[in-house]
Amino acid sequence: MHRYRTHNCGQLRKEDVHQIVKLSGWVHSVRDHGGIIFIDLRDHYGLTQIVVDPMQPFYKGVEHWRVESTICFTGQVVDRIPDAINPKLPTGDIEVVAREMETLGESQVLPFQVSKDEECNETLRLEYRFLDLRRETLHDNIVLRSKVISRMRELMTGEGFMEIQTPILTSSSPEGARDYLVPSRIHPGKFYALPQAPQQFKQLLMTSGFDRYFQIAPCFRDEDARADRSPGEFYQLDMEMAFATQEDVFEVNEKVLHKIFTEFSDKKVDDIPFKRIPYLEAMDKYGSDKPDLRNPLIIQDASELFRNCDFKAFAGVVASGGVVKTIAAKGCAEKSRKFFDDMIKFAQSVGSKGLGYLRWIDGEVQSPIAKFLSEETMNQLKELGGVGDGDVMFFIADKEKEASLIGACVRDELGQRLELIDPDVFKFCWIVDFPMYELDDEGKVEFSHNPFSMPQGGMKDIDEKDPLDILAYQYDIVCNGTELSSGAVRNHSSELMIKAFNIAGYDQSVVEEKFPALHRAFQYGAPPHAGIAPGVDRIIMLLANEPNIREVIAFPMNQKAQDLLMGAPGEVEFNQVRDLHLQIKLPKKVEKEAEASEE
RNA sequence: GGGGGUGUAGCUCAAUUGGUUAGAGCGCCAGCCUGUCACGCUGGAGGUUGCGAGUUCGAGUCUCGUCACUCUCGCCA
Repeated sequence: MHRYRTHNCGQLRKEDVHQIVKLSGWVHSVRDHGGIIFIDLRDHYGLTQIVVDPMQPFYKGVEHWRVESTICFTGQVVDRIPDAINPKLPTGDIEVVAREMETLGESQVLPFQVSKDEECNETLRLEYRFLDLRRETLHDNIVLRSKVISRMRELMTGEGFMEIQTPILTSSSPEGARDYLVPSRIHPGKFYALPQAPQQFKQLLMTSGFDRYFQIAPCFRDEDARADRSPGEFYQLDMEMAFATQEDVFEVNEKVLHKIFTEFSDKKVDDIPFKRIPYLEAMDKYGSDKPDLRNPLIIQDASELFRNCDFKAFAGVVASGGVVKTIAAKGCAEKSRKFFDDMIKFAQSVGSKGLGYLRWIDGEVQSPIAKFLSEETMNQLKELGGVGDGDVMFFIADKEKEASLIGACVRDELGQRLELIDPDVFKFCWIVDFPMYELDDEGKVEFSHNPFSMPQGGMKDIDEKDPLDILAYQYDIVCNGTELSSGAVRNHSSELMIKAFNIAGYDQSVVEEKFPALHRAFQYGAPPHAGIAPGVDRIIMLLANEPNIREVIAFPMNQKAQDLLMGAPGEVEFNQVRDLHLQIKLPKKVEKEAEASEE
């Protein structure tokens, strides 16, 4: 007989009755009836009920076993009496009558309950992550993650992609997020950087003749956390394809993502091909480049209708170059005064000066602003919004950019408050035709997305067009309002790359110094190539229906990028710092705190 | 760095307008209980109300500061 077990805790069935078996697992719960004790023994696979008879010599010990201790039982599988069958458990037809037991690992009193799914503060959960991971929800999330990643590998391999590892210690890249740096011992004063993504490596793999590359790639970015953004590190299903167009990338990703989302969720997934929305249209209709298409509301421009109206607040905004955006919401005209007041408050909380609205009730328009609008304007508005009795139009007047942003927030809020969002679907779209350049705060032209993207008109556009009008073969894939990934057809010509950088104000020497590998590689026959890198953590989040990314990561850091279980980041020995030729100079505030704690 | 929220027993939460000895469920400890499966019953222990000031006859409650966590803006090619 095996040292620890002949079966796992989710395995035994009616057919196994009369067998002598050995099970090991955690004490999930103990039900002590004085003359008989029931123990639910749990492992990764399930629960089995162990029955302990008072005649057994170890009976007295059983009373004192704490939940979550690990125990090994040997005993006989028996049928449960009909009344005691538990249909909730796969093993509920049988139980194991204990003959021998051995304590494998005793547990102290728990900081929080493992067997019960009650809320618990995050700090404690992270400090005792190994206990939290035993709990059903989190355990299942990690299992799901493993299965999804395994399936991704299968599907990608099936599509002819090869998984290739790229370095974790590499060089710092000038653009993008803050790097995590690793000081070099051998080269004083020099640093490695952890890759923000294997971007340049995968492009180099293309120039190395590997036709289709993928990797479940760790990415490191030293930026602040969000609910859907884990600090420090995250994973991408990174991929790149040689001699490929934008459509080729879409086709592969639609195939893979549609399969993953269909196989690992009960929600209805959009048919492929997914909808494609040009960036400018997305900004117009949704005020966002990651619209939640479950929300049927759209934003429309009503500026012209207000340009000459008597409502000076709106006319004034239009006259000074601003816009009036409107959202038509059907069937909510009869909502309470509080509903509309709350919407105004919400709009103000996201930076709006106000939120106008018109309600059509019993053929009448009810609104504080109605008296300023002519009947003609009113009719034009009705036509624009496609509204009638029982409907409402909301209005935001502001500068273009602000109105767009506020419109997006109001659209989301209305979608939620009016319960327009179907929780049982996954709505996908591609956002395409991103602009290559945009103006920064100082009015300077800069890359709006990724400096490695191919301008759509190639050299001709770069030479002739206003930089702000140049579109890039740059795309995002969005699911239910979550940006899963960005990708692009890459610029594979070093000549074109230098010109593209020139427009953003960078000299040829910048390209040569900062991107020496690509610059060199592209001079020796680079294949046209394109790729994308869907965020694995976010995909799992959507599949697991979790609002927070920490719920799908086994050992996440907290919001301040600390690992409370391992104690990272932590101090190191003086010798280690010295070997790296570093000196530590603490900010004044931290220094004072250190002194205070010494006293 | 800015803004919002939270902080009361090991855990989750309650505590009226500022008013007696800060309560409940789970957990823990002791006892009872032979068919439970969130077992049940009886009893018990457990609190610097995050920390520090202030206002007040009186502060969990109000004010200021501070710390921690979280959400968010900035940031995330």
